[in-house]
Amino acid sequence: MTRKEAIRYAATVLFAHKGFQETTMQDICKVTGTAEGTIFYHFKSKEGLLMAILEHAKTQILSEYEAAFTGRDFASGLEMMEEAVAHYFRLAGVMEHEFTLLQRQFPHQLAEENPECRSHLAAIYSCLTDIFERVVRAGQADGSMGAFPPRETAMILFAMVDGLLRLKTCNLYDAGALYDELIASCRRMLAKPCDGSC
Amino acid sequence: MTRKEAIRYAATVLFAHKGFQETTMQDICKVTGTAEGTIFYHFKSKEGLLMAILEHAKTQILSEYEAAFTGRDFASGLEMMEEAVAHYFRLAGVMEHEFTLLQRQFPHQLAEENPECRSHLAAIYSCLTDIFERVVRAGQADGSMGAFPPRETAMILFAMVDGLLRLKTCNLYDAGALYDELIASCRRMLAKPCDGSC
DNA sequence: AATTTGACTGAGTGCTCAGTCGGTTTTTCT
DNA sequence: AGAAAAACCGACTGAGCACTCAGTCAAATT
Repeated sequence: MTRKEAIRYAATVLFAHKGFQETTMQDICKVTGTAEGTIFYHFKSKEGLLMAILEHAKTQILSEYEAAFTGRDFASGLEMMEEAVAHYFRLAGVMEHEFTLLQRQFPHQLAEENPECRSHLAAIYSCLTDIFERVVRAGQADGSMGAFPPRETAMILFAMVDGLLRLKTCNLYDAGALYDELIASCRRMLAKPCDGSC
Repeated sequence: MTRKEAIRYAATVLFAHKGFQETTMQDICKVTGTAEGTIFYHFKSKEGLLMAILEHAKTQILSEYEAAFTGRDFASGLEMMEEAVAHYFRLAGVMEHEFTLLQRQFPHQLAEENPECRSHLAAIYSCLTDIFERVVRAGQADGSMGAFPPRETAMILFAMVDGLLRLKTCNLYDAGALYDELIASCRRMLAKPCDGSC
């Protein structure tokens, strides 16, 4: 790991857990054992450092999803849904700090005035939500899911999974403990309703 | 509205939308038209001001839920669920700034070291989640809902509604546009599954 | 009328922090 | 080996910040 990568990684962890404003450049120095000047040699400013983090997260998330969903086929839309949720949880574990950072408001706030930031976030979120939309469309195509509006249903799915992870971030509940129940809930929510004969 | 209330209100709006660290005492002065000393006359510190905001939010949320759910009875658990979700959305509209503030991490972070803060947040969140748990238990009692674990199901419901509101906070999607679809999804998720004859 | 009290003021204080800069070390190239 | 380039260092700077304090003013009390 190069010095630059070490700095970016340390900043990711600190920004995610302490916040952007709340983290000082000296904090990052202490963790990485570098001098302050070194950080500014590699990144043009504190905000530039955050941009590098977001860009890296974007690249990683997009390629992870690429790897997990291209060229694969699933027994049914419901199976694909299960895989999409599982993959979300898996990613949130592997890229723990990046996901925690994305759950904070400061990136979204910065996005309002910084087009580069806006573009990174948009790429990440459309990747995450598009998968759920594809899931719903696939389920409807193979008849395993009811005829619900795909985009809206996808957003609700996304809100569910993301909301659950937020419970963990805020120390309100252990998201992992709800995983099985979440999958079961999603299945009931999405499955084609029976035809009324019962 | 007294001077003190005006300061608390202005701080609520600013903390919610700019963040705690990101808001300066001078920002609050500008909005309220007071001198800096005045704020410290009414509140012992910036953190004390945040505590006052949380205490006020707690009181308001608890009494709103009290008013909405005590002494009422519902046609079925599913109806009660609908009312619980509707009430959550209604509250999030009426107390917009307080809810936005609660969606930020700084209160949860402060809660880790400040017992007063922890107690306010715990009161607010148990109020919000307990309602959903009561909903599930009521639905199971009257036979309108399946035999799902009440606490876990309540947490998933909560994550859904809260996650949806977060989409709005982060400018990702208009939560209101998903309201009808959310209710329908929750009904499918919670309704007793048919007996297999179809 | 005199005194006390509570609300309010804003210049001042000491500290923290992002970012700079002149200089040193390490690496790479010839 | 010597020169050039890249990486690194850390004391310094100037701006911004939470909080203080000595004092003003108006209403309430005696």
